Amino acid sequence: MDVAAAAGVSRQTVSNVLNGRDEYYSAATHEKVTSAMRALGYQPNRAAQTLRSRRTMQIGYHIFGEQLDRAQGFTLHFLLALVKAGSDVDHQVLVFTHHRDDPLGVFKDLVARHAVDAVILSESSVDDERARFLADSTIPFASFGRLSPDLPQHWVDVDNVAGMREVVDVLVAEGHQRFAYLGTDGDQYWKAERQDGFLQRLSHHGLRLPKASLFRGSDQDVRRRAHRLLTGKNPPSAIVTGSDAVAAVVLSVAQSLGLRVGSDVAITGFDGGAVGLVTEPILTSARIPVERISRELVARCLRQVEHGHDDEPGLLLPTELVRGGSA
Amino acid sequence: MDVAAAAGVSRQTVSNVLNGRDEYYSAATHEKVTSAMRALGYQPNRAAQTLRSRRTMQIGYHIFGEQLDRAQGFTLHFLLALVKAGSDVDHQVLVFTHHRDDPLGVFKDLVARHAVDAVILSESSVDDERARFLADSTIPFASFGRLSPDLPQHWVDVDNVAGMREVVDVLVAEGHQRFAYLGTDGDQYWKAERQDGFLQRLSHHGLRLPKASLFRGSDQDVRRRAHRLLTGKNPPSAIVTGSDAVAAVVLSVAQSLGLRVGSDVAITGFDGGAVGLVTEPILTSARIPVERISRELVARCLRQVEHGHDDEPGLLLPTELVRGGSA
DNA sequence: CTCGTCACATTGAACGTTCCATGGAACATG
DNA sequence: CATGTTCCATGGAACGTTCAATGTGACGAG
Repeated sequence: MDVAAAAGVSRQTVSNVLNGRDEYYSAATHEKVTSAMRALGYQPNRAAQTLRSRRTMQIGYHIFGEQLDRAQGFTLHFLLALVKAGSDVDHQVLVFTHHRDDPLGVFKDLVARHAVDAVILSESSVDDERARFLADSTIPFASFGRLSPDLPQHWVDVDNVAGMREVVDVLVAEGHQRFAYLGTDGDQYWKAERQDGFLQRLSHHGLRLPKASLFRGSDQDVRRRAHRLLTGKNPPSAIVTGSDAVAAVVLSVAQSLGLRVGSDVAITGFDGGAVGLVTEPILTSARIPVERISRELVARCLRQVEHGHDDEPGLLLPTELVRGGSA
Repeated sequence: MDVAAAAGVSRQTVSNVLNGRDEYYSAATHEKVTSAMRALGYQPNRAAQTLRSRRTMQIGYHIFGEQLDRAQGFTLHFLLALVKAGSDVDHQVLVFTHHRDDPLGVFKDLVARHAVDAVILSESSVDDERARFLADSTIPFASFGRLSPDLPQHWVDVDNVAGMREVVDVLVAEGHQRFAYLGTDGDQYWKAERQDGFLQRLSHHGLRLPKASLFRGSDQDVRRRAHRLLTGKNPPSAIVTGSDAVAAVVLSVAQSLGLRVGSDVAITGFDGGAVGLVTEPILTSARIPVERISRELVARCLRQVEHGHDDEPGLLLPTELVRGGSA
């Protein structure tokens, strides 16, 4: 360490300054050391720090390699937030996928080799295989998505029901009476929750939903259904959807029919990824607070790393209503 | 190293086996060591390896934090390929973004601190600020996207013109005569290339394009234009687009009008990300070979790391025509 | 028998940091 | 004046691997 020499102090003092152990050095020494660091453009060597302190300052983020769906836009949106949240606490994000033959091995490897301090999961199912494995291995982790009660509650999620409640309330306040709900198929719990949240709130307002006005399916099926609904007699005045991607599809259908979205018909999304921001009008949507979620996930990981455990319960965060021009 | 003890050999011998320096050990020793490693579940410590060998076995991937466009789907598609390409050569991918105040500092930091061996860029402009900086800093890097001739030619890209040629040829072979081209606005060179490639090939076939049938704009403007074209008199029988995302928009418009895509009208995309695979019918598209590109990018980085330089010229790869049902 | 060579294996040092125990000066306490 | 206490600073050791140099036994050649 030539910084030590340049500042005329010992290695250890430099280390102390670097790690902010301020009870161990005077203000004068601090100044000497920092200015020497600046002058030499000194950057501590990560590998050496990691080797000695057993902290990599890196967090792993697992992505599935098979995803072929529309959710990709949102996944990148989330990843970006994660990278920023990590960098705020001086951590970096290592992205990894599993191997076909040994889906879980990578996780153990990564930590055994001291490549990451903790792992973050997303697109988790309630009874997540990865989470179960990590919990058994005592590898620190946190999940974007609820976990079964018999698993450690290292998760953060959005309150889909509350989000839908807010969406419906806004639409009802604007005078809408005839609703429809469209979403993508699949048995993920959050898809069901969004639909259920919608239905619950609708009946709370004493409104009823025609059978044909509730549908989940592929993009194309949704498109067809939207077309049928909007061209049928007594069309819905508000179409609530389960995600921004679906809303974008519906929006396109409505506009193709010459409807002015926002006045002729209201359309709402859910998630607030990039998709809804490039439409015209911008989508009204229940935005998933990815920044906050990322921060909380990282915090959960770091607490486990530092204390060996984390007793914080799972965290359900509210969505933020984005009022675009589509409703 | 207790593996050494278990196998009854020295540290160095274990290290030699690990690094495959087979001229330094016998087959019998190899067997003893590997079985001891298996028995103990030994994983070499990355930090220690990095510290000593000065190789992190990690590659940085820079993403812009501001991207709000449709390209997100493709970006994740590419990232995934990159992660896999890296893992094939035992490297991991570290994702990072820049800070607002010092956009370039991160790059130097990352390497100075020995967090990554090299950096991969994407969404590069020809005269890329980041590439210029990295070239000056002698930090190994490679770019997905062409670089100016006065920069080191560490890039891989797709041949947009050739890709469009193939698309047009297929459509012409199927008997299409009335074409239209739709794309997104923006001054990226590849957007211009795809359009130009289309026009060139069209005139090669002696076909002409009505003025209104060539348009680039926002998603909504594209939607409107597609609608106008398809409902006008003498509508195009084939709509070529500059990306799968645009094609998806056009497809939706066509289907809303009750047209059967593939028979009534042909629609083609460009890039082959996930978007085109979830449509119905699947998009016919010039697929960008992300796997190959990733592999080449990683290879370019590793050559620079190992030899200190890489004289391989830039590489222009052909697209792969995916024949979906949309044309 | 001596020497050189080859194939394999070992040992000491080093990578750059932090942990741990200790040192010394200044200052208060009994 | 001896003793403790506080504040700041130091030096030796260690983290787990690879580098560089050296050792050893077998075998063949002179």
